[in-house]
Amino acid sequence: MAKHDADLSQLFHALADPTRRAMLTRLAEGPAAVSDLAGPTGLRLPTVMRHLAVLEEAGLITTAKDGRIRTCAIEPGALDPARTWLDEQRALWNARLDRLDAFVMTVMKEREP
Amino acid sequence: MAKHDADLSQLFHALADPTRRAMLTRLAEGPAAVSDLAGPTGLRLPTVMRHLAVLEEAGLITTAKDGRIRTCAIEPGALDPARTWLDEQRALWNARLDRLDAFVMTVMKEREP
DNA sequence: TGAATAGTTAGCGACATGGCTAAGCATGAC
DNA sequence: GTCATGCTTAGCCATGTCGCTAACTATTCA
Repeated sequence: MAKHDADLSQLFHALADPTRRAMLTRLAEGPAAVSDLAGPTGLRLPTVMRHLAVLEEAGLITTAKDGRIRTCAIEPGALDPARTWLDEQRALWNARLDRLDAFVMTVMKEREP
Repeated sequence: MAKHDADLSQLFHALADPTRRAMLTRLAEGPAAVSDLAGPTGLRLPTVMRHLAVLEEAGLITTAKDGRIRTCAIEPGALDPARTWLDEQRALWNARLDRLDAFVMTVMKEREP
């Protein structure tokens, strides 16, 4: 657990804010300019910019400036590390529960006459 | 997006810390006392207690005190909401990419002689 | 009873986060 | 050129987070 770990922290932290999650959902429909993203939130532009910076540093979006308009787009696959971690945990947790089940079964068999 | 949303934020925030993730991984092996969890981290007990409180408030673990020992255990299924959200996003993102694909195909067909 | 063990509570300090305003570029329209 | 538009930068404030120490409570062991 090294850089991998820091990346995961950054990723989960970026997802831990409703405003940022809403922005991602909006961007799922397609690329959008900064102002378009700001609109629905009711937040001021500088605040929105910070959220976008967090998303970009976490690798969740990419942005590019064309003229005076910055367009933001989702980065497909950026969620994968989070998904993978969750899957691994679920596997570990289930493995333990399965072992518990097996143990209970064994004990029950031993108690048979 | 209502209470559901706050829960998700709490969940992702709880996961956004390497120490807390390590604790969860440790707990996947089986229940453990507070001191057992503190050991590997090198952190002081009060600090560990705060992390445990965050995990418990997020619904990721349950704790119970027996005598002077508090035992912590994983709460199976607590990760599901996070997983579900990630799956939904992936579906949305892919749906858009599919539509893009379809559009490109259409354009290419039109350009045929 | 007295001492070691396991948590707990209270409170401090450094730093991060999330919001804002005000002012400063660029770029595109006229 | 001039001006509106769209973003950017700088900086302020309140609050939250993460670490710590010190002092306290409650069990258990001898």
